[in-house]
Amino acid sequence: MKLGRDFYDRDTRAVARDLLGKYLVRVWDGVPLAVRITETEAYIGRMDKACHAYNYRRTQRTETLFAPPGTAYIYLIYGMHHCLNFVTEPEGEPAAVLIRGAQARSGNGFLARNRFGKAFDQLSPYQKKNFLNGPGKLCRALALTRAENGLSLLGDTLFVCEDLEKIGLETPPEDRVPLEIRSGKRIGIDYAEEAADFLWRYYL
DNA sequence: TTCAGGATGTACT
DNA sequence: GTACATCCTGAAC
Repeated sequence: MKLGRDFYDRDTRAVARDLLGKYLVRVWDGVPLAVRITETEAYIGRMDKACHAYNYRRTQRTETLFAPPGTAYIYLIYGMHHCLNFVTEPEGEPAAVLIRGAQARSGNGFLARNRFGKAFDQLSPYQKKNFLNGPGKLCRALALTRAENGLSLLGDTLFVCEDLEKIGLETPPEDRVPLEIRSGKRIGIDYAEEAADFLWRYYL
């Protein structure tokens, strides 16, 4: 059950919350890489100084934020890392959910290769613990760059689904327990004045 | 486990 | 020219 346009065409904070526990699937080199989303943040241009498209600011970079809901917005940050977002709300409303963290569920070998250049079994405990707990790390592991900016999440190469059966896998029992959703201030946006205090970060 | 410092390129003023 | 929705390393504890 791939999430459709309607899922993304809602209030951004609701989408951010509802993405927790769901599976992000990236078909890379013919192989499905699947991760369970554990941390998200909402960004809403019409009212949020932390959003790249605050006050409907429209530039070459923010153009993707004005795309239809269910579009991937990927940008380069700090000169060397990429961040993956899902565009939300009706087309023309610049808003998105940043995917900040996840847990590996399938394709561990490829994820580890992309991220550290070695096999998953060769990773140190420290590397495993900090495998996908950051937006840049996630993009690195999933091989997502600006080349994928603007990609539709309704297609077959990058999408979100509720269970792993969709890609021929079993959903682990530990993923079936009720979600404990928390919220807090968003990370790394101290410059955003009053918006820095919005509790728009959601995590398990 | 925590912390400081550096890497790196682009978007925007 | 400045800031940035980050990550890694190495040193200190």
